[in-house]
Amino acid sequence: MGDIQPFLDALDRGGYRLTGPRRAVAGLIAERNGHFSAADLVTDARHDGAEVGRATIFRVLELFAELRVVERIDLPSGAHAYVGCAPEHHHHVVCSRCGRSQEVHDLGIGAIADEVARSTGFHVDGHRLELWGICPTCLLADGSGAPVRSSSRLRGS
Amino acid sequence: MGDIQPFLDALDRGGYRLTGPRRAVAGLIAERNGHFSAADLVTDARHDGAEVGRATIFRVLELFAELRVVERIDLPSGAHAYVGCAPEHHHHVVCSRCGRSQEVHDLGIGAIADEVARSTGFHVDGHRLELWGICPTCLLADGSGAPVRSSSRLRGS
DNA sequence: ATTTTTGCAAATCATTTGCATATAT
DNA sequence: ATATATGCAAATGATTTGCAAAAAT
Repeated sequence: MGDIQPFLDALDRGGYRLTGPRRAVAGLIAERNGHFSAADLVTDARHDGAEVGRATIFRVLELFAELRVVERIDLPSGAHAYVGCAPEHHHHVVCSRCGRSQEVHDLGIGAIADEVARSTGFHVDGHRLELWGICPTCLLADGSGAPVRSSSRLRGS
Repeated sequence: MGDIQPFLDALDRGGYRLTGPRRAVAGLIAERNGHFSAADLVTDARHDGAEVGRATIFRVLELFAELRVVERIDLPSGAHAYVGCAPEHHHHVVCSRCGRSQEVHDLGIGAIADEVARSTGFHVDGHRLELWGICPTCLLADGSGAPVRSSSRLRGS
């Protein structure tokens, strides 16, 4: 469903070779519309009959993260996961029920970072905001047993 | 140097038993003034001759996290780490050089979360802001290597 | 032709679990 | 006394690595 092009462009832009396995992983990511773990992709690949080894999946994921077309996030449970995304700086809201995620662009976090820098004396050079909740679709579907990927105790406000 | 009391209070408040190993782990955490990994504590314990098994350290850490006197954070490298802290909701700025961390209280993030909720339709029920940078001490010490006690691996970037 | 990538299997870490024993209430 | 907590060692899981073979430029 998603487009593979952004991934290919990123590889090209970074001067990396456009290989079969990389196309395959890009495809697997594009097929998903929520977060996923490296293990998920390994399973998907095996299922789709794609010829991609586990190690390669980890390597491609790392590469894509470096190219910013994939972001490594953390679920409320503390587990690691990834989401495909546009390469500009941004953050995500991820649904605790179905895993769907959506990008959210800077809404004043930069100002907060500045404020923190001023009040603590730190030279703040990076930040990450993770937001969790229930997506519109799940809110509608409500009680019905919608697919859940990982739910655990939620942290935060 | 840190105080053990807050940890003991938390245990009491939660109705958990005040055991030797728990005191020991609280002590190890209090001795640190930056983030640490579970493995760090295992090492510290062995070094200090404290009688605490690895499994227990993980269990106590999980318990403290649940009691909110410890927070599980993620380093820029993606590695998991913990920091001891006050039980109210807050966030941390962590120094990429020495690992020292400082709490920062809500500076308008709640408003941002509301804004995100309104614009995406998500029912936002949790968030976490992680800020990374260089702490005042390291800024002064600058290039010279005079950091605090180093925590496991602090892979750069 | 050369350099980069892959796959595999083995190696590393991190974290968890079962279960008998020890301990705090 | 009794429910909880601990230790150990083995079991899981996740991620990484060495290296020869395969593919992209």
